[in-house]
Amino acid sequence: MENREFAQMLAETADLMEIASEDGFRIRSYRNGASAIEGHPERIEDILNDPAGDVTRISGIGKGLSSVLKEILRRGSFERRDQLLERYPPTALELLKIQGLGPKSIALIWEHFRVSTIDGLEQLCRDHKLRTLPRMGGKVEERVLRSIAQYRQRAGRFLLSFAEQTARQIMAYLKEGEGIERILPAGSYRRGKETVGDLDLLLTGPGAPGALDRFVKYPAVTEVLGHGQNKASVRVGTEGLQVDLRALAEEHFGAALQYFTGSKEHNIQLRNRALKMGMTLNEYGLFRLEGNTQVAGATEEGIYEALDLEWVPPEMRENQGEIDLAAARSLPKLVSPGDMRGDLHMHTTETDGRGSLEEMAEAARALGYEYIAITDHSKALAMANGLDEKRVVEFAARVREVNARGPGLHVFAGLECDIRREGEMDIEDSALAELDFVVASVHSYMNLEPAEMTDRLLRAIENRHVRALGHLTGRQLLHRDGYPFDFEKVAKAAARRGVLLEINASPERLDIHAPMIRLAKSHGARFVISTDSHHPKSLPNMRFGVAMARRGWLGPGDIVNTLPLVKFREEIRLK
DNA sequence: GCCGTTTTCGGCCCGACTGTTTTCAGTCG
Repeated sequence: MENREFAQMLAETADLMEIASEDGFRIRSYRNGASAIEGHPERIEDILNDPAGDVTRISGIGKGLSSVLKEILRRGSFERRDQLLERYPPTALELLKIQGLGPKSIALIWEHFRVSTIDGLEQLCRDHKLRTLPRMGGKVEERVLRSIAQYRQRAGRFLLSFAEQTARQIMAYLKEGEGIERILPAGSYRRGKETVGDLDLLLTGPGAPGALDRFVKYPAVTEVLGHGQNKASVRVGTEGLQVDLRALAEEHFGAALQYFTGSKEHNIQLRNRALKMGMTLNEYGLFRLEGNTQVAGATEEGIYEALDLEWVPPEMRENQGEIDLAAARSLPKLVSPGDMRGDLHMHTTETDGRGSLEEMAEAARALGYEYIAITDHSKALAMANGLDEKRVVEFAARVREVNARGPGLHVFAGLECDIRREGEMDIEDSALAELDFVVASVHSYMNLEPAEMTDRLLRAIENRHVRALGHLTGRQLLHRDGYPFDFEKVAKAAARRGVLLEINASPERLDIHAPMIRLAKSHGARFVISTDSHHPKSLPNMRFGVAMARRGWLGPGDIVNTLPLVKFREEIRLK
């Protein structure tokens, strides 16, 4: 059993406890325990099976949760969870994902109407029955209906990071089999899309038939959707991500990789081009129309070459003009993870991070970075224990002390400063002036009129201490859309003022996204890719931000934190 | 339920908004 599964069971139970109005602190302990387990480097199962092991050594796991974990390992559930599931159906958990509907309302709806499904809830709203409950009215019904519509749009999609984790685990499992030569992911995951609908894996080698048999027996498989000679399809985990595995002959591998990587629109253009050149392209290869002889197919590069194109990086294959550039041999050289030399947005235990200043610096050093900026929250984020002016200055001094001790990389003193409702900074200029790197971000009042939000952001850019705009649209993938505003206007102003646009690499955000990046670049904007890490383990999330930058066609020259330290300082005018 | 101690129990991030009320519960971040 994987740590993620233990963690999920605790988190789910916490949700049920919330619906049951249990003690809030106990609920929080379950949630803390879940996140401690998820972030723990060793396997919980191994610790539990080791006679000398002791899970209570993990901070956040005490006696109670320790015995809960043992029970989960033994029989796949535990008593409190079973009891709660007798009271509330598991579908009630899904209702928590409806924005604006919380545990109290869910319990109330269940007790009055015995409704615990999204469809049932929708019907209650349409029949105007929700308003018969205390503190519910017409506006609540409307809002719930809107939230349901949004939720349905997102259902069945998964975060890029989740797809990656699943892909890596399954590929590692399959590689243990005999006679596997190559196994690669294709599809929207390979294109680095921020969310994916399903996962496509391609495999070649003499052991391919056996690999398909092995695949459908993968322990996390919950449903086998199909299992033939060349392809098997399964659902994995409680989340139900669909994974397709295709076994291919070596001579078709490149063609299949190209075909299944997509995008569909990119492939249509490619096939048209092939036809014009007297060839046809399909998942088996590129063939001459006359005589049906194979021109290419073993490698992707061979296919693009035979079509007189440069090989197009998967992240660019969205039919946004990349084929013309490839024909002109003028594709941009994209940034890659190895180009990154620093990370300029992260949190520590000083506010809501889970790693100390020193731990974050050490983790960044271990990644080979030359510099980082510590950017904890400002006071408007009271729940995150945000810094006021006094603490900003004191903490900056501490950061500089740590830096002076030579931690193996340069540590800049920064701040993620909240942008207040009217666009003013949450911290006085005199305190901001003490800092090296101020990221300005919106965390509140996200429902302003677009024009108001635009003005707010424009005003933030005017502050001379602001170096970057953090997670600019405020979106949270699969959770909520970004707030509307005039992005082009803001990007232009940022370019003019030399304020960097952050590409937030947190897998839940990936903000800003490709179309915005390209638009901003066309106006001369420059960028920084940062992880917004709240834990040392999150620093490697940089790769997701890099994927987003690649989808936005950025090269290392567009991104300031690819610069060596000396150049970086010059670039952002730091001493 | 966890933690840390004052070593056996008290503290645990909390302010703001919304829609419903007529003083506040529920939700969010």
